[in-house]
Order: sequence, then structure tokens, then C-alpha cells
Amino acid sequence: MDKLEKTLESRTVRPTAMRLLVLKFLLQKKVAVSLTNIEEYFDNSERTTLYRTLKTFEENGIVHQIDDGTGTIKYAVCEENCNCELEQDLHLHFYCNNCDETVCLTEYKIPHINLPEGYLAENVNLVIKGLCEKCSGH
Amino acid sequence: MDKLEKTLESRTVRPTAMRLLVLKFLLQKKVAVSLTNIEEYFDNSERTTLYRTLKTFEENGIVHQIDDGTGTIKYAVCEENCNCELEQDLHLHFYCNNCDETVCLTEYKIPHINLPEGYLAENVNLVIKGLCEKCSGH
DNA sequence: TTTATAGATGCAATGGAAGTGCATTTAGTG
DNA sequence: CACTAAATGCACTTCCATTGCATCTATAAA
Repeated sequence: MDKLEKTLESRTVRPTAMRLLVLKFLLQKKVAVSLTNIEEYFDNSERTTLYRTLKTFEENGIVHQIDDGTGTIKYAVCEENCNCELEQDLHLHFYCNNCDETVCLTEYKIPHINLPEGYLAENVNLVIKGLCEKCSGH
Repeated sequence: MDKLEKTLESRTVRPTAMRLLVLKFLLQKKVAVSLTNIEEYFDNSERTTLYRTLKTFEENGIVHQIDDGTGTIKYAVCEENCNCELEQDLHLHFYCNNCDETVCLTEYKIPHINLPEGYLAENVNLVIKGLCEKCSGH
């Protein structure tokens, strides 16, 4: 629990009870979660508080948003050396059509893409959809 | 106008007045448009009709959806040899942070991505955000 | 210890977009 | 002309993101 507190404090985020619980939850999940996921997990919790908790986390580099194309935003804890603030590097995301889970494939980087003359890239988002290892049957 | 009708009929879509107008609009736009965009263009048109028109177009390979990460679905007319039904054509999409427009870069294919053992790709979506040629200033 | 105050939380409400059910109209077919 | 299937219009519902404001709480200053 102490480690969680330190994580928050090192990012100048006050370690309230709720924030610690949310962070713990996010860390133990290996997949990206939506606001609704968290809301369901903490049974009678305030959606707004969770929403703002995630927002605070995001603003302070604790989590990053993932748009996996399902329409709802997912969140995942930033890696040690996650440079998502740089709007670059950006590993890719995999969404499973079967189990409806989204994972960060942090080891898998997005290859460099050539753009037409005049286009300036600031951010890249690559989502692959298909079957994850659990659901593909091999 | 005759050409538009033929496009629809070759796809077994009945060429109603509204559908022809929507198709014409989509064709003249060089960027991907949202349902709301179309609704605004055809001032007092029925959102539902437009919604179902786009759905029909999509089901018949006339347009394809684009998820550019803004949260709202965009639509673009399929190219001559667009094989978006195959879930594998895989050109990339560019979203301009400045002018808020999304374009299909049909010439630019998504490179092959290696996935971890057990993962099965069915669909790939790559969106690059940044500044388009109009907004980058060069 | 009390007080001031900034920050965190809870509640209510808004707004945008997708999607559906059903009644009505329209357009092809016999 | 009449029948039928498709297309359209209207009224909802649902889901999620987001905000305003009131209230509570914890930390720092007096």
C-alpha cells in the first residue's frame, strides 16, 4: 500500500483512499479498463469521482487513455518508461473481438510511417482487432 | 446524376432522392464525414434517414466507416478497388488536430505488424493525428 | 487547538451520438 | 388499380462523457 502512495505522491497527486483503490485496481488488471469497468468493480461508487480520478491520473502521467475503436475510452497504467506524454513512441493496442478486452502490447512498437508531403504527425494510434491468445485457441 | 444512380443500382441499392444527394455529397467531399456533418449540410433532414442511408451504403460496399479516435464515426466513399469488406485493405487515416478533418490516405498502406504468439489479427486500424497539408503551413 | 482554504467528493443535470420500434408514406410489381 | 415491400419520419431510449455547484475533508497557518 505504501508503494501505491509513493507512486501518487511522486506525481504530486494526493493519495486519497479512493485514488489508492483505483490505482491498485488498475495495476492488478492486465488489460485496459473503461470508466464503467471501474464503476462496476467498486459497486456503489461515484462515477464522477472515478471520472475525475482518472483524469487526474492522466494529467499526471500515471495512466494513459486508449482508444480501441469500441467507442468507449479505456485506461491503462503507464509503464516505467512510458512516454505517452510525448505523443510519440506509442506501442500498439490489441482488442479482442471475442472477450472484449483491450491489451497494451508495450513490446510492440508502431513502425515508422511515411506521410505525404506537408503532413505533420503528432500522434499515432494503432489498434489491431482480432482474437487474443486466450480466445484464439492456440 | 445518372452516374450516381448507376453506382447505387450496381450495388442493389434503390436510388432514392435522398440517397442520391447523400452519395453526391460524400463524393464531392474529399474528407471523411460524420453523420452530424451530413445532417447539418442537409439542413432539416431526418437524422434517422441519414443514419440508415449510411448503414445501407456501408452494408453494400459503397462507403466504409472510419474510426479516427474522435469518438464519432466518420464515413468515406469506397475507392474503386476498396476491399474494406475484407477487413484487410488497410490504408491509413489522418486526422488533423487543427481543422478537425479526417482523410483517407489510400495510397499509404499499413505495414505488416508482428503480433505475439497466439494473437490473431482480423482488422487493423491506424490513425495518425497531426497537421494536414493545409494547416501545417508547408 | 482552532480556523482558513484548497482540494476532493457527491449529486444532479446536460449534451452528443448511436440505435430502435412503430406508424406512415412511397415506389415498384403484378 | 391494388398489393407489397422498402423507405422515411417521429418519438423514444440508452450509453457515455462532461460540467456546475454544494458539501465535505484534510492540510497548513494562526
